[in-house]
Amino acid sequence: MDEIDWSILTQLQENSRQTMIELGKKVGLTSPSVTERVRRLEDQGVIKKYGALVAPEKLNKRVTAFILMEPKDCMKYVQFTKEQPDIVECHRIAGMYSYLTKVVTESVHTLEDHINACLEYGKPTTLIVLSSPVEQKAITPSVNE
Amino acid sequence: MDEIDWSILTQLQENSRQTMIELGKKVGLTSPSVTERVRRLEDQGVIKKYGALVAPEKLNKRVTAFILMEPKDCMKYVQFTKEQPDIVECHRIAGMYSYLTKVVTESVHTLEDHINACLEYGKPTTLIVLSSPVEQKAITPSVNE
DNA sequence: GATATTATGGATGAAATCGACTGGAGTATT
DNA sequence: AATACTCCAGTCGATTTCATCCATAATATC
Repeated sequence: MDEIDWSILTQLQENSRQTMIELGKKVGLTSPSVTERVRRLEDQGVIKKYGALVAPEKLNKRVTAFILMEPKDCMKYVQFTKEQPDIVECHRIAGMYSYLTKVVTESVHTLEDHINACLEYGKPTTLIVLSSPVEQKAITPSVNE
Repeated sequence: MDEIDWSILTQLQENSRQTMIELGKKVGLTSPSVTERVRRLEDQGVIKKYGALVAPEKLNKRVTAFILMEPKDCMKYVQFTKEQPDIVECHRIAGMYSYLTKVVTESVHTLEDHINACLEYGKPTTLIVLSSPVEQKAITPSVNE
């Protein structure tokens, strides 16, 4: 992991669909060299996957919410989150509550359905997202490296 | 937006670095047709960007946390979240608190520094992430479409 | 049935990939 | 300390694969 690798990572977080030639120009290498470095970053698991970021509101998903949960049975709740298509993230947390779950759904109606479904597993506290001033910032190197 | 577009979206959320030929085989179209559909999805803003998902723990970022904030001055706090490199998401929320912010940082020490920095803007409540059973599920069509 | 939209096929240009080669850093040998 | 050896990362050039463009065909719409 040198600063060229960081430069590659930053670039790919911003745009994963760019040619190795473009990427090479930005980081000062030829395309085979960049390809080799990217391959190593993938093998090391530094790059986990390449994905497309979509706009939920253009796909009839107009409500995003975070749900804080205190489930009675953690295993069953985790299973539930994996099966629910509207749940896009689920984090086990320390502090107040045990889980923080992100839901992207059609409307407040479907959100209510979702919350009702949650009630079987515990006590949900719902935080509806109004806007997202910071959506997906790239991970950058810490100052000392 | 027909089911072929949805199929394309699902595929690209899973892997944005695949050739239009591969994608075409999966959705039953030739590569120029797929390219045209992808171009339209991009133009419509359905696809916002293509990114690489990285593993923070392999980049010396071993602590992830969500911070619930009740800032005194919202504008100043939003500005702060945009400038802080460790903040990767920030959502304005309804319900308890006004903001939910995601932080990816080196250690509990740097998290503490971050929390101290937050104190200038309001009262932070920190939820440290222990694990993420669901990391980044793809957005899929609602049942009625 | 006319028209607009979307898909296909083939040709062209660009990018990815592979192998051979080069240069430099580090290490061992004398 | 100088020389030679090894290893690693990069470059270059050739080949294969892919993206793009355009003309044409198929499909859907009214």
